[in-house]
Amino acid sequence: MPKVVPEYREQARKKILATAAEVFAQMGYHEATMDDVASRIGVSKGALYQYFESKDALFRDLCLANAEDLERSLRSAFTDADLQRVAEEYMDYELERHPGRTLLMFEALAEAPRDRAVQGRLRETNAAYVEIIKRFVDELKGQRVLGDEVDSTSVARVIVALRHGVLVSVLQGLGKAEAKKVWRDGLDAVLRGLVHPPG
Amino acid sequence: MPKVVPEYREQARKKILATAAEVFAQMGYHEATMDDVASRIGVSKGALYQYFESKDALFRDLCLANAEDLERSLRSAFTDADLQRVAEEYMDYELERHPGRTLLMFEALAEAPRDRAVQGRLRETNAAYVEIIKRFVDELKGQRVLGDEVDSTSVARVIVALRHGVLVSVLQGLGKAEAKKVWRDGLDAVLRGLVHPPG
Amino acid sequence: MPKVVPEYREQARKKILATAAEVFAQMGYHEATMDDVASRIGVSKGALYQYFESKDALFRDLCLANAEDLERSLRSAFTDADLQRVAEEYMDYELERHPGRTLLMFEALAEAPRDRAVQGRLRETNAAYVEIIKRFVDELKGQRVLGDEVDSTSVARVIVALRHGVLVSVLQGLGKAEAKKVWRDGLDAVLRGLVHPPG
Amino acid sequence: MPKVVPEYREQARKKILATAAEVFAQMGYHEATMDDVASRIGVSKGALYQYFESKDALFRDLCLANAEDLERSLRSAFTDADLQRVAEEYMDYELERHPGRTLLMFEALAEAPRDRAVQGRLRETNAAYVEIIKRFVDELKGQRVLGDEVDSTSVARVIVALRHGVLVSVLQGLGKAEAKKVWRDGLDAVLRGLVHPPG
DNA sequence: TATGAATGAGCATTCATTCAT
DNA sequence: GATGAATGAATGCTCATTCAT
Repeated sequence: MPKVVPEYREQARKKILATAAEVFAQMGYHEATMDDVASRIGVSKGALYQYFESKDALFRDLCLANAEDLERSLRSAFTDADLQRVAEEYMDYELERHPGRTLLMFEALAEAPRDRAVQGRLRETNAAYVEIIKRFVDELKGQRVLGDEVDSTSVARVIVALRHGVLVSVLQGLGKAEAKKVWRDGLDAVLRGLVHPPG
Repeated sequence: MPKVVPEYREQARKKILATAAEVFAQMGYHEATMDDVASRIGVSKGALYQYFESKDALFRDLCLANAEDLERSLRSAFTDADLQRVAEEYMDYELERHPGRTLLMFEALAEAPRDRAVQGRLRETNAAYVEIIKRFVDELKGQRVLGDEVDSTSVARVIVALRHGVLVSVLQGLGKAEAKKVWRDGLDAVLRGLVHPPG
Repeated sequence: MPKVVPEYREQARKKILATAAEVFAQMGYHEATMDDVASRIGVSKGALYQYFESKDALFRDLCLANAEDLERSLRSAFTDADLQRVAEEYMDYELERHPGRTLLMFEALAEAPRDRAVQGRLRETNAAYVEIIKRFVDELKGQRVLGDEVDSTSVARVIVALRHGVLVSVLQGLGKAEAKKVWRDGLDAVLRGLVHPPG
Repeated sequence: MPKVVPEYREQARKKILATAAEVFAQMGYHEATMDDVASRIGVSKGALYQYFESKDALFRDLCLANAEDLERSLRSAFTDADLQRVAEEYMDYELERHPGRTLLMFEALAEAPRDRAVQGRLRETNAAYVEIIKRFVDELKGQRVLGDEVDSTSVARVIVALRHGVLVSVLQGLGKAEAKKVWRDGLDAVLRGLVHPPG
């Protein structure tokens, strides 16, 4: 890590956050030690405390960053008009490129009931997910792909739940190919049941 | 805890398992100490070790028992003919009566990638879930509620994923009422998209 | 273990002592648990406490019995007139038949400085050894094999020390054959340097 | 304990080793706790673990260091030409100045059968002892003090065994003065039986 | 700022011993 | 007498956190 630069602190923080994400995802938050994180960066344990108050704070910040990241990727994914394609690409991304991130989400989830900050952020994140999907659904409504009577928030919540559930299924051992099919089928059902309702 | 009874050991084991489930669900596996579990029962720490080799083993056995329990309640719920009603009652049960159990599931989920036994059991459990729902769907097909072309395994997987996702949503702060609606809507979509197949 | 017999207690004690000797010799006093001893006999842990006040007391009694045993075998060995032959047979016995016993002696030795009773017994035992050998040497003097000027106590002490040292050497990895040679050579030196003093 | 010095770690290790030697010798390896060692140094328990992986590792390293130490003092003692004098001074040193060391040797001896590393080192140490004495005996042969037919390895082994045995005798309660006499007599016998062979 | 030695509270685990049956 | 469940004190070890350099 170079020194003296002004934005150096921010760089260092990010480096730590990124490494901690790796380490916590691989070893688990409780199993991983501050030393594990530090030595992976090639830095002394004490250095971490110059950027984060505690292991807990590091984890919290990590969850926040992770949530923002997730939110961002969701947001950038759901911009196109073709929900099916968009959703599929999104799940590809989620499953192939960031396996550890899901795990981290569950570490956080397990911690949440005992950590207000994480809890709050989780709630916000989930709301943001729903909002993103909702906007997408609204757009589809605007394009007359979906009927006006569709409750876009409800649909969005189902889709978000489906997303969570698929990821859980993968953690429980469902193969990635099958997981993608579940995701596809689920979306399909939700949309087929909504698109051009019979009559 | 009385003594000398032959099935006493089994009783004691169950008592410990039940208490540990409470304690771990409330405090979290890592935060809870063996002392917490022991004193909640009103027993000395050492006593626990006569029934479980280690805290880890206790947790593992707990996860297994929990999984069996979950499987059992799912199985006993999905016997009636009316999936909608059945599913709703099941989710009521899941959300109202056993809040800690869900948490425990996520503790286990977070631990799973580092514990083969838990991992294996999780996989089996998930497969069992799918199987239970699948049989239900097959029955609906037999009753001509669903068409023959429906892939019951796929449908079952979607429903199971939906269940997981709803529970995750709740952990993320979604209200129970909303969660139930998500579950209802999701099932509805899956079945509406399947029932009365167009034509 | 049969019951009701009057000398039963004594039998039981002996059984425990014998088993404890085995177990302690194999596993070491500190590593071995009362359970190890009990289950080797096929008896419950609690039963041991009907015969011995504590693990420590058991060990102490064991050391005493062991010392007596050692003394007895030494005594029965050193009766013949041929010291060389007698000594050799004795070492054979010591090395071949009772390897664990030596170990036990060192467990005791290590414990001795902190246990008066063991310490006392060790001292007595050593004195007894010296006495036995001394009597033997005196006999040889009576037979004019050794000169009158020989200090039989000193000789006896050297021989006893040699015995100890040979056993230590074996524990340190010296082969049994070599150990026997050391014993033979040592005795030889002691006697050659004493028998028929030059002139 | 000062800091930042480069060889500081080595110093600290030595300090711990030295203190542990004292504590283990006084209290016994099993009785002594890591806290005992730490607080004797005036350091926290945790500090010890920065230098030694475990109590066991500490003991092992201690045995090795002790063995080296013993070897060194033996080596530096047996350099002069007068074996009798040299041996006597050596035993003085052994008995007067390092009483705990002998004890430690027996702790190790009792542990050896269950610890390969200690076992190996013990074997090596014994071999080294024999080698040192052997060289000495060879020198005496070169000086025509001993005849060529003398098997110096055998003689060395006897002397080493005698050394061990004398120390055991002391642990068993033999007075130091008597012990020295045994050592002197034993050596005397070995040499008188070898020096100037009759004829 | 970075370092890493030291801290010290915390916890899992063991096991000799007890005692109700 | 025997049993073995329960006890509870003891202890090895970990690791987040601090702080002198």
